[in-house]
Amino acid sequence: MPTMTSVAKRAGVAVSTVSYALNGTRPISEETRQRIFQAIEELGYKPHALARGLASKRSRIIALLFPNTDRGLGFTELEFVTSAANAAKENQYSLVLWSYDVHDLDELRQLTQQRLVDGVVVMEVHENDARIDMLRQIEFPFSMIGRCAGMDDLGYVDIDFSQTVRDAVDHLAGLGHTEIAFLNQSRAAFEAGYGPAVRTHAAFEQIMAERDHESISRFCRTELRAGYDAFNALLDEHPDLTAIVTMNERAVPGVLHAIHDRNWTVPDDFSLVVIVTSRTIAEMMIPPLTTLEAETGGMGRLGVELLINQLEGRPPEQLQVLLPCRLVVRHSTGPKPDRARAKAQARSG
Amino acid sequence: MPTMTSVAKRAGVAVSTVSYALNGTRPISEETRQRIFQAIEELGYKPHALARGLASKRSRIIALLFPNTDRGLGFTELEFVTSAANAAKENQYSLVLWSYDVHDLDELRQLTQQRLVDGVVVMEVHENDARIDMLRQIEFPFSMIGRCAGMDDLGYVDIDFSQTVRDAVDHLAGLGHTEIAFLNQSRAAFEAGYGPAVRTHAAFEQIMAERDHESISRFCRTELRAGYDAFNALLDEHPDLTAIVTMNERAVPGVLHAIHDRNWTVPDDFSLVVIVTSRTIAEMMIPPLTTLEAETGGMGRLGVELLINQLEGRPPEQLQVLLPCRLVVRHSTGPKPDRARAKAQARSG
DNA sequence: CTGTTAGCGCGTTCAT
DNA sequence: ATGAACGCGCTAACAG
Repeated sequence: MPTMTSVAKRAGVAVSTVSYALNGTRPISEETRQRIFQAIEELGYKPHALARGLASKRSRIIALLFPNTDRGLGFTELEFVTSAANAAKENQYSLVLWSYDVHDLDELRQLTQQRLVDGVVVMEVHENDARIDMLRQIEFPFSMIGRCAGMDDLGYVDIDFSQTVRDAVDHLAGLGHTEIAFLNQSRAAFEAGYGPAVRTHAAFEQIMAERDHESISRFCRTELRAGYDAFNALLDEHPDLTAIVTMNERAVPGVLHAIHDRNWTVPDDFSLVVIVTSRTIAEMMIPPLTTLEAETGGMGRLGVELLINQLEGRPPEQLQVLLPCRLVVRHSTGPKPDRARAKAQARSG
Repeated sequence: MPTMTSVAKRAGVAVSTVSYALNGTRPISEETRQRIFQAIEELGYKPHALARGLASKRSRIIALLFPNTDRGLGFTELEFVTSAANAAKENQYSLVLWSYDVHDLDELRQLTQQRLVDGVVVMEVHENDARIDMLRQIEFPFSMIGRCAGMDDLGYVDIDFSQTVRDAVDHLAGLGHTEIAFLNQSRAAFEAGYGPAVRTHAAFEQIMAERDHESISRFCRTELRAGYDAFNALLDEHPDLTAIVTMNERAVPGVLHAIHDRNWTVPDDFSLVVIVTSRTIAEMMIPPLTTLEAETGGMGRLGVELLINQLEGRPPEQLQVLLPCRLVVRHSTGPKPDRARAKAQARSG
């Protein structure tokens, strides 16, 4: 393997000159520059990443911290990951995937101490997040996907949940719906201060209050069966419900089944809008879902860029960015059904 | 930040002794061992990953190479990634995600030359894969998820496609189906030598030949609309078809729609089994799909373990492993329908 | 069993 | 505009 010394020899210059030529840290005469790069070319030289990192004290590696949850990552998260990897590469950084136990703060501390990575992008940030507190305290560079309390000076990228819920409700209201429920993620997530669950809940309450509607909402574990049960429970308590807004994509199939089992049809008898989800998911369902889609790709990318800007000492254009979701009307929402008429028809038919 | 030298000083020993104690490369008296670890504890020392890598010529970092396709990664791939990350960590390795343009061999060469990683796990290997050829030629350690031609001595983990297709057909045959078609992935993927597409196709042909049935198969792009069209084309040409086997999970919603648009019901009028997919996908559909599910988590894990064994000079238990898929009967398969009777009923009804 | 020391490959200060 | 030399933190001979 060619080293910098071999390049220097071949070009007839000192190693330091090669280094300067490579990093542009110092002016080099055009002539020697040529010779150096020619030697590099001929030898097929590539700087040794570790050596460079050791000397410069910057590894040009960043970590994407993702929680090693039992239920695994969702589809949405996958796009974070790939886009983050791409963004890192475009900035000549490598991205290591650091899955870890959320409760094990020590593991995170070790990551920061072994000096492998220059900074971390933290996913799934919670309202009061011990990890963030620690990172701040030891002054380790980081950016977040999600937000937490007291982060005025921290870089983050998140979804504009409030606006998203509003758009969902507006869409349904525009179709005449008034009895709308919000199907949240699990109570456990909510109580743990999981941002998306907390913010969507709050937003829904506020929006329904503004409209002088009753705010009906319910927690639901992120799985099919729970969705089925939650829907039935919701309709037992509120028979007039004609639409649901949810961010619980894993529960949706269950909801769909439950609707089906009532001999109802979506969207004729019930409307459903799923927020913060992806096209792939939406198109897999029958009928294809009306959604508010996050540009998740953008989030991973922004998270990484936020961190890298910080590492390079560049001031970011925006320290904190809230991404909107786009309404895509497919076939899970329709005009508010007239249940009374439908029943009468059924009786007479 | 504490360094090894500071630990040595505090423990009153030489740096090398600390190093040996840490790596177990040399016997250390219990007493000094104690002192050393105590000093480490007190100082909160953690070895500097880069320095260690530079000196030992082993970074303990491996890369997961995944193609940066336009359509993004599927659900199945996500589980690869997370399980790979976990497996790496359990072996004290870091996993960097290396997304790259499949056509750009040079990029891969650079990765290997910058000596950041000790080896790579290659995903989505093709029959004749230039990347593999290159890696072999430069003798860079790697393992594959998937297989390619001429790899008798290479480590890989793959799905047992042949058995999987057989299980799918057997299941349908057991329900009385005889007119069964295989809906493949895109012709482009097949012609590019994409292993799964090639092997499932071959397996299906062989199995149908064994059964003296006509082998009906069709390519289909991996998207909803293509699934819809493919199903209709298939039934135009073969009206007696009563079941489909497919590995094209993205096309499935289209197929389901097409069936629905004929006023047919799954599984009463048509059966569908989806192979090499995941529970999550299966449960998202209505009705929930009968599938052959791959243990994708296992694949990512095995891929990295294969590589790490190689790096550590351990002989692997198995160099090449073929993973079976598990049949999960849900509600997309049923007894072969009697179309003639159904039609007569419809006429008389 | 333990200490001394020479690298690993590159960045960077101090000369020139 | 260029060289020489030292140091980053650690591993691994070599030498007791």
